[in-house]
Amino acid sequence: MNIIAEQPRAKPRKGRKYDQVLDGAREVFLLSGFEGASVDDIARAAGVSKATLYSYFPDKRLMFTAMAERECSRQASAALQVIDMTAPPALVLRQTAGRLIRIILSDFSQRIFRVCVAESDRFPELGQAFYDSGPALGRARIADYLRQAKARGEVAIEDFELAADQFAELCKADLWARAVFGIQNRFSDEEIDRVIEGAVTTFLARYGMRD
Amino acid sequence: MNIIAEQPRAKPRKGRKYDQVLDGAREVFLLSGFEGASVDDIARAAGVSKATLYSYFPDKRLMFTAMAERECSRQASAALQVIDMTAPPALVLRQTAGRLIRIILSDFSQRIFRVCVAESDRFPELGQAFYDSGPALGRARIADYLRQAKARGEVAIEDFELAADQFAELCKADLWARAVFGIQNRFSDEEIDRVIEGAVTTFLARYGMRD
DNA sequence: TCGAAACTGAACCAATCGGTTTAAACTGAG
DNA sequence: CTCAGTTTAAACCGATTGGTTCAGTTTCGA
Repeated sequence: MNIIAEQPRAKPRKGRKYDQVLDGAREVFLLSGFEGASVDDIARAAGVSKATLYSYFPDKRLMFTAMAERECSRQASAALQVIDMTAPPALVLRQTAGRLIRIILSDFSQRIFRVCVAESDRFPELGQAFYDSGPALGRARIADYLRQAKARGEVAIEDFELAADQFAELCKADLWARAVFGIQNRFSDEEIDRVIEGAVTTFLARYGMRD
Repeated sequence: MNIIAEQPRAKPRKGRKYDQVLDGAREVFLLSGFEGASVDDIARAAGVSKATLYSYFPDKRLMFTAMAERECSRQASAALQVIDMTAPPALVLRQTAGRLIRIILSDFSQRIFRVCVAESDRFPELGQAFYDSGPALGRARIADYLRQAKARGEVAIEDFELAADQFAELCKADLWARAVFGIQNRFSDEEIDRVIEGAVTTFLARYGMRD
């Protein structure tokens, strides 16, 4: 019906249910882990027959890695949050801390983290993929900003990577542990603000220029 | 043969192979997780028949929780490292950082952490047990020291729990992530010292008294 | 409207799972 | 030695696993 030529659709590979399958795989794998997930469950969750599943993926392992890769790259784009490279550190850090905490406390991040950690020796590439798309990427962004801030004389830093890692770690303080061990899953603004303020203040106490 | 009365031996419960069984359970569970571990594997690893296994534990789940509890309490005693409560912060922090890093980078801690995280929603008590025996216990110890240091006027801290958490987090910077995702498992003294010095310097920049 | 490709549901397979049973062998105190 | 309690190996159970097959239905571009 469309006069304009159909765009070739980036890699439908075989059929039209590819994403549907991966969605089902994500749901079950993130809930039960690799061994705990049964292929029948995945087919049911995907709303697809088992034969269709196996027409897309030769076996369960490849189903898992495909799903993990997709979720890691999604996480990567979520981590690519905009940083105003020209704003002063106190502002940028506070803002970045808030976003970072919101991410690491999210149900999604928790689940994919658990699976990646649990299966990282069954799937050696998996840990690397998560690391690259999450912590490493975030560190690079923060370090970039810190470099520019130093050029403006706003901070005094020698080891930018270490500083960026330290800031990210400061943002986790207790919150992350409580979440990942299932002790707490809702956090009040007060709890979060306490950690944010603590992280920013400590970080600037070390690296900030007294103005 | 012993004239002195036999001490009643704390809870041999049934037989003499209790520890042997738990050792086998640990080996397999920590390697493969709960679902990934087969009872036959555990029996083989324990050097014990499957019937014996089931004479100690009514099912696989209880076998797992018993093993997890034992390992958590072992971890707890490992965390109970001696802190010289009278020494100055720069010294104590450096020393504590070194020990803490050595612990969190150890193969044992990595494995039990993975299992606890992975199975913490299948076994809700598990996450709490790990948290209590590890992070929470360590924080309490550090906070205790910081309180005494403040009494001596060596540090300026209001929120001791937050400060302790921050210090512990600073010690992880990157090292821990690289280890837990299987990217790196041997760390040079230089890598570790860089993080230790960074943690101590940043922490004291915020909380230390200029003397 | 036609036909190939995609999809379905269910039956089916061998293997493995957690767990039980049994009859025989081992252990150690009295 | 005796005897009760432990331990053993192996056979066994029903359920579930990852994976295959196939005859039939749906989908959709030409």
